[in-house]
Order: sequence, then structure tokens, then C-alpha cells
Amino acid sequence: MRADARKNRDHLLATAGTAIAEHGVDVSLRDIARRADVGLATLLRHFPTREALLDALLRTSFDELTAKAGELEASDSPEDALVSWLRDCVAWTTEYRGVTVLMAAAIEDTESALHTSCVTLRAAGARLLTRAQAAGAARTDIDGADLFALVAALAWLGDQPSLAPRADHLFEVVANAIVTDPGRTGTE
Amino acid sequence: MRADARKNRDHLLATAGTAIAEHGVDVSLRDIARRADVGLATLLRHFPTREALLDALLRTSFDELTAKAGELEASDSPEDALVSWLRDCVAWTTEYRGVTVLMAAAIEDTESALHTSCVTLRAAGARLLTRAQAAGAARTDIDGADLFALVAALAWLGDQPSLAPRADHLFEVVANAIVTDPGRTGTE
DNA sequence: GAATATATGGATCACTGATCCGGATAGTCA
DNA sequence: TGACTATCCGGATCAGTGATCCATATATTC
Repeated sequence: MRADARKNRDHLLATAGTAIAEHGVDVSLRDIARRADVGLATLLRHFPTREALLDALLRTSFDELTAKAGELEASDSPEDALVSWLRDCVAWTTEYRGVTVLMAAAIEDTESALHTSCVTLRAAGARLLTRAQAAGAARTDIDGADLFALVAALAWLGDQPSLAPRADHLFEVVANAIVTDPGRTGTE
Repeated sequence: MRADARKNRDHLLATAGTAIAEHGVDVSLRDIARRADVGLATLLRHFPTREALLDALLRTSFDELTAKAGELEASDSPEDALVSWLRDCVAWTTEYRGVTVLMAAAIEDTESALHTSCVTLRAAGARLLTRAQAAGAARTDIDGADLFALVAALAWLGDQPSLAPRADHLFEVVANAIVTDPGRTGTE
């Protein structure tokens, strides 16, 4: 890649990060280009779709969440490992308003730039779930896809201004439903 | 209202119903107008916003759901009444893809044409919840707003093509979390 | 310094909902 | 029946969106 192209790409990524933090993932691509002092065509050449831009922007976060799941697989309590990882996932999405809808669409759209990241994340969660189930710490009538859907739904709650105040509380309610230990009281 | 205006309004409403059933609530207003052989301006004069159009279109359904809640308040089992009403709510939203997001926005936007209907619906659910709680059949750490948010989240799941296959199953999981009876097995 | 491969961004397109206003028409009154 | 007026209609237009084209500019190579 030519030096000027690399510079523009990096600058666009940084600008996009700021713009998305301010206005959510639905921010106008033209606005991002404008703020980066670059033509819209340039942005779209580097990132052909909004998903491609987000993939480049969120790749690090995705990797961190996946890595975290890997670490937690070696923890003492499969139950706490699962719940705390799920909490991290939901908390992370709050940094990128609107990303949940895109992830839900990407999980089964093999053409989406976010597809691979989403599938990897789902697999990481599925491993934590399986371990908890094997330890008798999680109900056995759900699988990784169910878990992904539940997390997405809870993350979506946090994206809706009117429902967000209930998101944390409802996370605990749902987490309690996943975890089978009747004595569990949650962290709230 | 002039006779021709009334006729156009009714025709637009019918056309909108068909178009929304086919393409979801985000269907282009221009498309609806075109299919009704009417100018876009005419549609927007009768229904100034998408919410206003939906309010007119869904008013009947809203009223039916509210009425159903009223009937169920007199039923034998507060628990079954609550769960079956919640199931009806979620099932209803599947007829109008995308309506959940609009309802979530409308519940605290007093300017929205859907606001009143949403608030009424939430209150109806809150009454069923309170009755179930009084009978010791529902956990007492949630209120009407929590219930609304949970139903919205489950309805949203049904709106996402990739997550929809899990929606019914996850409804039972969440319903079980709301209902406290440990012996309950759900209907699945 | 010249040649060439690559990157750029203004211009344009199809689409969205919103708004304006000249013209058509329904309802009323003579 | 005919005229008048309040009401309604819809084509045209506007600002916004993402997508695409291509003449221009520039980094890189020889």
C-alpha cells in the first residue's frame, strides 16, 4: 500500500472511532469523511461498506473478548467465568451504540465483513457455556446460538435509550436463568 | 373530512398494511403512496410521520391486547395469565417486522404518535405482573417497565432473521425466570 | 528526470422523507 | 342548474444518504 494511502486509512479509522463514539455506528459516512478532510469516495475505497469499517475498528476489541474467554476457561468457577464474560460482552457493546443490530445481521451473512468476528465470538461463548454445563452450573437446554441471541438481546436493550436503565438489572435476571445454582443471588 | 380525503385515507391504510406485512415497518413511504396510486405528499398529509401511520394501523391490535389483559386479570391462574399474555404480545410483534424499535423509542417520547398506546400496553402488563406477584407466582424484583423491556428484547429477537429461530425457546427461558414456581416446566 | 502504477475527490446517480404551491374538486348556497 | 369557496391533491423540489465514475494528482520505480 502506498504511503499516502496508509496515512489516509489510519486517519480515517481514528476519525471514525471518534465519530462513532459520539453518534453511534449509524453516523453518516460522509460526515466521517468530512471530518477526516477526505472525499467520501476515499473512505469507501478503503472500507467498501460500513461493516468493513467497523470490522477494522472493532477487530481489537473482538480479539480481546475472545482471548478473555480463553483465559476464563482455566478459571476455578465455570459459573462465574461464564457470567462475568457475558457481562463483559454486554458492557462492551455499550461503547458502540447500534452495533448489536449489525452483529445480529452479520452472524449468518457470510458476505459481511463482521461475519468471522461474530462467529468466533459465539464459539468462544459456547465453550464457556459447555464447560459450565459439564460442571452442572448452567442449564443444559441452551446452546451457543441461544447464548449469542440472549447477549444480543440484552445488548440491544442497552442501545435503546428508554430501556437502557433496566439493562443491568435484566442482565442479572437472565444470567440467573442461565445459571442453574438455585442458591445464586447474583451480584446486584 | 371531505369524502375523497376519507377514501384516500382508508385506501392508504389498507395499502400500508399490505406493504408493511411484506417488507416490514421500514418500507419506503413513497412505495406505499405509489401502490395506493397517490402522491407522497398526500400520504404525508394524512399521516405526518411513520409513527402516525403505524398508530392508525395498529390501534386495533393495541386495543385487543389491552382488552385481553383485562380479561386475564379475572382468570384462575395469575401465573398462566401473565405468561400467556406475554406470549401473545411477542407473537403479535412478529406480524410487524421492525415495530419493536419504534415502540421502544415511543415509550418515552411523548411526541410520538405511538406513545399513548405503548404506555397503555405497559400498564396492562404491569397489572398482570402485580397480580402474579401478589399471588407469589412471579419474582418481586421486577416491575412493569422491566417487563416491557424484556418483552421488547424478546420481540426484537424475533425481528432478527438470524436470531428468530431461537426466539420461542428463549421466551420460555425468560418466562421461567419471571415466574417463580420452581416446578414449572413451560409449554415447550 | 521520466514513466507508470496507484490514490484521490468532485460530480453524479438513485433513493429517502419533508415541504411548497398551482391546480383540481367536493360541498354549499343561490 | 350554476357559481363560489374551502379543502384536498400531487408534481416538483430540497437536503440528506451510500454508491459509483473518471479525470486529475502524486508516490514510487527505473
